[in-house]
Amino acid sequence: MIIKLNNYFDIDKTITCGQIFRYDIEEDNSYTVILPDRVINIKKVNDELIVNSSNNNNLEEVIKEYFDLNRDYDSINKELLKRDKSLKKIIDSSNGLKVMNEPKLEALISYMLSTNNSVPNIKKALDNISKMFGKKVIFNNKEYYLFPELESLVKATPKDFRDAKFGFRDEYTCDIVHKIYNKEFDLDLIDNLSSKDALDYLMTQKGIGIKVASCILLFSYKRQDVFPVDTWVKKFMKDEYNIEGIDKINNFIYDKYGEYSGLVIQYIFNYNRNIRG
DNA sequence: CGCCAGGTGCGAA
DNA sequence: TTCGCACCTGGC
Repeated sequence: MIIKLNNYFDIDKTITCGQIFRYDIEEDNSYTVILPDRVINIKKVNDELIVNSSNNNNLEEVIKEYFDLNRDYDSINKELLKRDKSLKKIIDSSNGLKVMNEPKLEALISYMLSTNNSVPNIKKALDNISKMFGKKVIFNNKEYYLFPELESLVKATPKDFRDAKFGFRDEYTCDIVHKIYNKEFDLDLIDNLSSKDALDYLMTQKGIGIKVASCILLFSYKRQDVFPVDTWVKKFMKDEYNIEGIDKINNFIYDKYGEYSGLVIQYIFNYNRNIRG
C-alpha cells in the first residue's frame, strides 16, 4: 500500500530515536516494525510511504495513528520558534520527528525495562518475552512474535521474566501485569486523569519512577505536557543553560514550552544524541 | 577486571 | 526530605 504524506516525515529519526525498540533496519533501508496486531515493512520514497503488512485491516489509519501523522507539526514548530528563537538549531535538526502513539501495555513494560539498561538489552528482553508469550506471525518468510496480550502475559512467572533477561526488573514487571489483569491497576483509567495525577498513579507501582512514568504518558497517552528528563537532557540543560536538578529543569521547560514540552524534550534528545554525540 | 546503559527502591542521616 | 548505594545483564 502507498500512503501519501501531507507534511514532512523523517521516518529514520522517528523510528531510531529510542521511542520504540522492536524494529529492524533492512538491507534496502526499509524498516520492519512490530505493531500490536501486525508486522509491517515501511519505507519512505519522496512524499510517499510504501507499506507492506502481515495484516491489511485499516492499514492506512493504523499507520497514521502509530506514527502520529495526523498532527500538524509544522504549525507547532512555528509556534515554538515564535516562543523561543534559540530553538532554531534544535527544531531544524529534528524536522520531521514525530512522537509516536504506542500500545499501553507494551509501552509500560518497555520503559520499565529501560531503567539502568541499554537499548540492545531492552530490545532483546522484549523479543524474548514476546517469543515466549506472544503470537507468531510469518512475514516475508521470517518469524516474528507480536507483543503478548495481557491474558497471555499474565501466565508468565517471575522466573519467566528472568529467563527473558529482564534482570532485577522481573518481580516488578510480573507484579504489575498481574495487577492489571486483576483490575487492581487500570491502564485505561489513566486516560481520565490529569497529567499530574496520572504520573502519581503510575508511580505507585514499583519499578516506575518519574522518568518511566513520563515516557509512558508521552509515548502512549499523547500527554505532550509531560516529558522524560534523562541523562541526555540533564547534560544538555547543564551545558546550554547551566540548569541542574530535576525540579528546576521541569519548571524551566514547562514555563517555556507548556503543552509542547514533551515534543521539545524529544527534539532536544534527538539533537543532543545525534548532532552533539 | 571496571564501568556504564534514556533509573529506581531502599535505608541512613 | 535528601543522599548514597546496589542492582540483572551485556558490551567495551
